[in-house]
Amino acid sequence: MSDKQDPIKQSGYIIEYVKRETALNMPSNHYHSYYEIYYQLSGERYYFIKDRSYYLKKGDIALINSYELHKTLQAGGNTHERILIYFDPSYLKAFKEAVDDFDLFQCFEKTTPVFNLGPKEQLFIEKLLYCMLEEDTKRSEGYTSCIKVYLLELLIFLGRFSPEIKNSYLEFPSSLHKKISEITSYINIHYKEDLSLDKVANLFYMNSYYLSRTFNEVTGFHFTQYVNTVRIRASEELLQKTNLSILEIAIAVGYSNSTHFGRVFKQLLGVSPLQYRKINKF
DNA sequence: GAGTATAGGGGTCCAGATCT
DNA sequence: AGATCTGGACCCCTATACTC
Repeated sequence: MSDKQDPIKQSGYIIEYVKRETALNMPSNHYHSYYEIYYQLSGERYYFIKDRSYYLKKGDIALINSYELHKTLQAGGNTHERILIYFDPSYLKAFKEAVDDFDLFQCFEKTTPVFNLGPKEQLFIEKLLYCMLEEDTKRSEGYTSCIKVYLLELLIFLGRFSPEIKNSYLEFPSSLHKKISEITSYINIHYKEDLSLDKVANLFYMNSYYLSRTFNEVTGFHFTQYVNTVRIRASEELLQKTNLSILEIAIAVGYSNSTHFGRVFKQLLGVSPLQYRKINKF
């Protein structure tokens, strides 16, 4: 997605109310450079984040760090409502420089990215979110500053609140979720090695067909899709921060040749590795 | 929960084109 | 000239429907 087409690059943020499975005006990537705040208003969803899935119900909030792998999945009934905020790390730059006694983004670094808010906190958060939605819809004079102030208040609240997280979210919905989580953790560590479905299935004493199916059910990703996404995310960093050749980077992230690496890269990000490097090199 | 069959897609290799 | 990208061909792996 080019900057001209990317609404977050243009305005610095997106806030949207979503009911059921309406099409989202959001990045299609399963990771992005933006921070994401996901608040569940009603219904239930599974949210796969980094290496495990979380069960979200009313009053739950998920905080997605930049470049964190994530995907929502259906859980139970179809109807659900949520409010989503995406914002670029530079969006609150002026505030971040002015606020010297508090790390505004600390809520994205907690042990668990999901936690439940009590009734009092839910009221507070929902009021803030609806104010932001209203400002974004009406777009009266000064609305951008207003939204920034609301977001600032939200981040400080979440930063203060998160240390009191209950560990109920560290429990797995089922033993299968636990096993798939172990497998995704393994992939996150060993993505540089040769990773086939069979090899991983054998390693975790599972039938490969069964793993293929359950992996998709739990994570929302197909096995190879997940491995490729982890690898391409790693390659982005190498393209930005090193002078390694495309072939060296392909090998470094687990591909045996640059042809296949280039294809997967373009499939996921829309540009070739070299073009990406030109645009994003630090 | 687990196994089987199979169509389709992914991965690999190579050659030629294009870019730097 | 070397690095990178693209396209084609082929083989095998993966996803999935079906079944027990």
